[in-house]
Amino acid sequence: MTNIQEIARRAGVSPSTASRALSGKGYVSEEKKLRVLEVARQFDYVPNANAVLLKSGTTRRIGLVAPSFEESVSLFTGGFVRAAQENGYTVTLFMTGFDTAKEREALEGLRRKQVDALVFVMFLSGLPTIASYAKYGPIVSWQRVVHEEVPSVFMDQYDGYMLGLEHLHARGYRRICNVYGVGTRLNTQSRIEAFADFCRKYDLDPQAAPSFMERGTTAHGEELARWWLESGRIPDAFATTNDQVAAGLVAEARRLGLRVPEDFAVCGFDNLDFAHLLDLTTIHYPVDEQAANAFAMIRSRIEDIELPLRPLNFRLVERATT
Amino acid sequence: MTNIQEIARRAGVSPSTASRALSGKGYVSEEKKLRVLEVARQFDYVPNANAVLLKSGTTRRIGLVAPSFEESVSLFTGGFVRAAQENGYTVTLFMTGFDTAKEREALEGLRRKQVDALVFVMFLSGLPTIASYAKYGPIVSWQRVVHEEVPSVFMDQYDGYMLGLEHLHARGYRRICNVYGVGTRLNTQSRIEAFADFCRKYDLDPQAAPSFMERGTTAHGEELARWWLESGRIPDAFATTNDQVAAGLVAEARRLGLRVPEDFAVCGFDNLDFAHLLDLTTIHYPVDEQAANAFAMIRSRIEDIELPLRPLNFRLVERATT
DNA sequence: GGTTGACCTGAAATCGATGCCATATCTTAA
DNA sequence: TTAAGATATGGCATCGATTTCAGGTCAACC
Repeated sequence: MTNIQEIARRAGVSPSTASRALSGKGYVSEEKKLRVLEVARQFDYVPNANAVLLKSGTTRRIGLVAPSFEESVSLFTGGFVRAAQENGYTVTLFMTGFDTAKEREALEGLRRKQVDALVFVMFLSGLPTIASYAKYGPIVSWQRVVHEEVPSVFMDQYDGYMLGLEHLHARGYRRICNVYGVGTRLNTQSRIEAFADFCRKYDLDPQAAPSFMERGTTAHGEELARWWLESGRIPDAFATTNDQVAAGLVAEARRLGLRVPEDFAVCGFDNLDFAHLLDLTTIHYPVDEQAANAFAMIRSRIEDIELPLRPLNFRLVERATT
Repeated sequence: MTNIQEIARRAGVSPSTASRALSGKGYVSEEKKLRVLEVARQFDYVPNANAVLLKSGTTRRIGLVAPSFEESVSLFTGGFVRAAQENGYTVTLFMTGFDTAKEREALEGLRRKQVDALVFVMFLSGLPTIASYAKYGPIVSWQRVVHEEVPSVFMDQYDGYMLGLEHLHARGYRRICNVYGVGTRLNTQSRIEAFADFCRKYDLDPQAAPSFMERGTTAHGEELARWWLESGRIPDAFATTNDQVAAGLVAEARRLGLRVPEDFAVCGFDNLDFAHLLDLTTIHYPVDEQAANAFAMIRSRIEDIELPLRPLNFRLVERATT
């Protein structure tokens, strides 16, 4: 309740002087400065954030939009929040739950200056819709997209996926089953390309084993293990879109009495915590650092400064499933 | 940039009338109302959130404070954000990373009205410190504490833990090793009590196997598996503080060639996603619903209304490790 | 015909902090 | 002695929306 006018009154100065004393900007005599500071301390004064924000026209707050906050998104969130806090920003969450209307609310939040910028872990509306809000503030996407106004902090999954394929090849596997993610994603396209190049390089038949495209869930992984048994045990290895699928695959295989990697090998993607628990060979995806890059990208646009992005690489994590 | 005065000017009315037209409160002639609405639409007007907030003195924003956002915290976060959004609130994250200074920043945020209320997943400072900020807005804790000003949405872990113990007993295990969490937590105290009562009930020796108190990590679980081998294989079952420990224990045991549950049984706690992957018997902890309750508690304090809390129960999830 | 109350409108105050501008004093240099 | 510059201070407008208040019209009712 104590505002700056009250502090000023009690210190016997004008609000302007009190403001200067408190902020340390402009001329104030040492004597009055001390008096104001003392009164402020005594009355436990803190400036009202909303008033400062209204005046400054900025919020130092960034909205993070995601369908949910589990698995790799929670890693991203953690990395992003850390980077933001280190630079005096706060992060507000918008959870869409795969609902376009909720996504729209986040965009409207940008428009009404609830937040200075938005970072999309993933979006559901069309890119044009998202981009049309870019005039209200910076928008950055994690999901890989190509658009002038909506930069993305993607890492080309080509390299990462190739790491896994090369590793499987080196281990002697030749009939690789690709478990891609959703087909419309650019990430998926990159992986398909990687596999094509891989087959060319080693002169392999791309059709030696079938491929799948589905949202990468544990349940799908489990299904794949059963499919392998029932459909003639054709693939000798699986390269998967993420660790969830790989984990489901490995777990169900073990339940069915199959042996990994003797019956078939599995290479995951992301290197989430549970990959270690299952001894899953996987590709480490530096989500944390990527989130920091996403923040740097946003900050450089808000503050109009150049900020370096950390170059990131995928890394093969060899464990027991290959 | 278009503000309400501009809309008013363009519609040929006063700002007051424009405000009334837009908010739908107070008297406005149908004709002017339509004119204002049309101009607003045409100029893509949205009210500036900060100005509204400054005027209303409230933010409809709640701060969520946690050391990190992984594992069960991400479940809590998701549940909390969902509940908040459904009621027109937004959630701002404060990540402490186990640093008291960061925690202080969150508390100061409450004081300067950056947020209307705070939810602590866990806190590091002393309870008196936390409570001293309660005068600036509602504070709710997930971690169980007993304090007039800082209510918590705890669930008595006594019941949950007992579920696990009873289950182990029914399966014939008699030398149970308790892997508690941090000893100072009330949750831990509840579990110790549960175990004492359990031993009394079945006339068991509480010292039949040793107990541990440590931060429940996967690494600690792995260590326990090795300890079991090296120290005489005394316990025939482990009841653990959370799924991380249990998972580490099971995974390392399997790596060491031990058989679970033949060599020893393991019962986890929380029922996180990966518990299913490892076929871990565990106690389901309804984190999601609890987060919703936490929100209801905060909301009832902010809006000064009575809101019912959903009664929640633990549930045994039998899988393959017992 | 006068009173009551519903309806309508705009001026101005308000929320709390900030910063420009005018004014004033004092020091230093030409 | 005067001009220029540094130092200090308060008044007032400003950010953008809301809300109170006062003033007004008009119809209905006794």
